[in-house]
Amino acid sequence: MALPEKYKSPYESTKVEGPVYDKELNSGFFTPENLVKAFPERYNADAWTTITPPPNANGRLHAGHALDVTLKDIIGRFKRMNNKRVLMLPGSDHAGFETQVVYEKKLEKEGRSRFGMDRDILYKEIYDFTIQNKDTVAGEVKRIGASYDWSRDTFTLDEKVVSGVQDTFIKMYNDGLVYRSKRDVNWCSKHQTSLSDVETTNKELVDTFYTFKIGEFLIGTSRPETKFGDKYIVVHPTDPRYSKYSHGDTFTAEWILGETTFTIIKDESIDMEFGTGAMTITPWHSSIDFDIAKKHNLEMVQVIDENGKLMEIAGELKGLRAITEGRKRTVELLEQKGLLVEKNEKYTHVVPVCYKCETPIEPQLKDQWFVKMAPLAEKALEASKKGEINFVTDQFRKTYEYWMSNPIDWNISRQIVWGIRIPAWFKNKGTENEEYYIGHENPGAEWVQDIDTFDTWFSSGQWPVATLGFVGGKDMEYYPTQLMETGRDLVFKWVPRMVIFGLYLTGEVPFKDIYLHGMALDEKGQKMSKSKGNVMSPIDLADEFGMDALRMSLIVGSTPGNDVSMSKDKIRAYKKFVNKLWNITRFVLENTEGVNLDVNLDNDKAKRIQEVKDAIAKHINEYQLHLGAEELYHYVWHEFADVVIEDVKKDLTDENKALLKYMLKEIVTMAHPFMPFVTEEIWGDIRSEGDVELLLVKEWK
RNA sequence: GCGCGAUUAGCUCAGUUGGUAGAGCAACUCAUUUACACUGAGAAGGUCGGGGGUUCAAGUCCCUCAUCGCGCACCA
Repeated sequence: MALPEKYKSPYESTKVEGPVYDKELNSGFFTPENLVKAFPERYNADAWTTITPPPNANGRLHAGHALDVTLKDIIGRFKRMNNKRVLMLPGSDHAGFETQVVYEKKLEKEGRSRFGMDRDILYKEIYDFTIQNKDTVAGEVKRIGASYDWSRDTFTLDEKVVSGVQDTFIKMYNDGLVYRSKRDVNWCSKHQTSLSDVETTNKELVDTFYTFKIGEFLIGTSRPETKFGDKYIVVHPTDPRYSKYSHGDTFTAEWILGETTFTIIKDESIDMEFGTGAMTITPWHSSIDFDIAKKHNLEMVQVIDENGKLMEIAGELKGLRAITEGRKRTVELLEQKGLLVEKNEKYTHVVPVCYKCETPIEPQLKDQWFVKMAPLAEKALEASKKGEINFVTDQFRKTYEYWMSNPIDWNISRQIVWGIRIPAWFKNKGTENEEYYIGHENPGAEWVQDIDTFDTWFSSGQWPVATLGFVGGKDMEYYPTQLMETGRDLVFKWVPRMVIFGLYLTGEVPFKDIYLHGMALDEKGQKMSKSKGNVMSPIDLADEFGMDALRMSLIVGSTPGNDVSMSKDKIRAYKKFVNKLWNITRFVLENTEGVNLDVNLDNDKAKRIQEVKDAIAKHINEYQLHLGAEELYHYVWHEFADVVIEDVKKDLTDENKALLKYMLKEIVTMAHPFMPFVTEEIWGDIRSEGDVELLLVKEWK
């Protein structure tokens, strides 16, 4: 066979990648059952499964996804070549709140708003938007080379997932692990929904800290505007300064709106060291205050409405935006009355804000569904302590265990349309005779379904079970899976929830190994963000340098759990490497035409390449992909190209030619997990009769 | 405040049971059409953040300090 024309010019990734992926995909070997069918002797034993974290179906892929997919795909391809019945299961997440926020921005641009829109119409619009993006995202994941089983592609809003997730809710309710309660929740006044603790973030603010006088008490606060309803003074039971008061004593004093009766409450949660050791409480708008109020059975009054505005109770200040104008006017009122004692304008504190819009969280008392976390977290903690979970990146075990040791009941109700409906039905909702019923079906004409949807993590937490068909499902033979590889930012958002649901539904931890990768940063080590303009699209980079080069650049020099800096220089370096391999192939093809000798493997060169392959295998098995990739790079370039070829060149005997060809086959074999496209392409030109058609399923050995 | 990570060549980073420092990029000197210029050969470049300890031996283990980054919790 003459040298194929394509080798006479440098490697052109754009011509190769699409067809190679199609060839692999169409072979059906991304589906494990087909491996068994084609090679029963190799694939009838162990399965190796990873459930891939579903990218949000609301935009394009970013560099972090490329790292995510590459890591998994390298391991998966390696395991497949090592005769594991590999199942890498892809999917997409409707990403409830996230997507709704994205869609709201789109609506805003169009001069529309979700408020007042018909629920079904809004849902349908977001659904169409998501489905469209979902396909774009899947297409981009494929470009990275993901050898995922797309026949099992799952969407969190697939009917079977939805009903399974609802089943779990019903089961948990029946087991006493879900309850309805009126409690302080994190309320975002912009997005008009409650949020879980992981959906808020902290923002440092420099505010003014005020000290006011109530009778003889000095009360410090950074939130005067919440003080309209305050009528309790809380002190520590053993505080000598207030020993003359007993719990329950009352007194009257001048306050914002006039003479007010205050009651003394003694509670141990007070820090005597802070300020004057006395505070007033606002139970409706502070969960700490709420806890105190609940304990002592105190009145709770709403001061700020769902839009963040002062309510009737604020008198003439009604309707003002609480934290801005409301605060200013409240202070003025108190100052006029001579009750303002001190202003510290440089008070630095941290306030929780909505992680999407940074609107300060205004706690509100709301009736919501909660998951009782303590019993679930206890088991998830135990699983880690007992070593049932192997953290490849062990530094995250502590974070995980800390989280599981300090569980907070989880609010799973969201006041948004985009999500899975909660299977709860109400009669006489909002009245004193309110009743609810938990179940899939509407129990009667006078009942209406809860309009809230589940927190997205309630469904994605069940992902490993959901994708495999839930308990009794046809794919549950793949459960528990081998690997969960995801971003380190999900160490407490997602990972513990999967463990919790996995244990709850099946009694088994859903995965054996957890590998948490770092974030993909720009070349200066900064986070990529649209506002900084330093976002690198993996697709654009692949168009410029080739996906194999991008994959290599993401792996080399990137250690598990640590962030990786991306730079075009680095990717360019591996583009050269890919081309080097291309030229090696050209040389071998040009010089080994018609040679068909058995190779004598009893020589240093053949032994050495086996040694390298074993080393790479060891590194991959230990999840040290960066070491494997580096080993590969150095062997191919600085040993095989620089030494072996130069050496053999001088003495091109038939034996040497056969050896060269053998070695190149070994090289593409061990390079394939890292660089699937170029290696698969080369394989098509160097494989002999009797070799498998696709490198994808070549035995590693 | 608590936790985690980082600090190694100009830049970005490797360095897996402790055994006299490595890569890519950049810069330098040669080679000049070679399978490959998306090249080859060579040289240069670091008291491994500071201090202390363990050890025959420390980039590596322990303690401590400093700086940077990330996460969590917070106090009315």
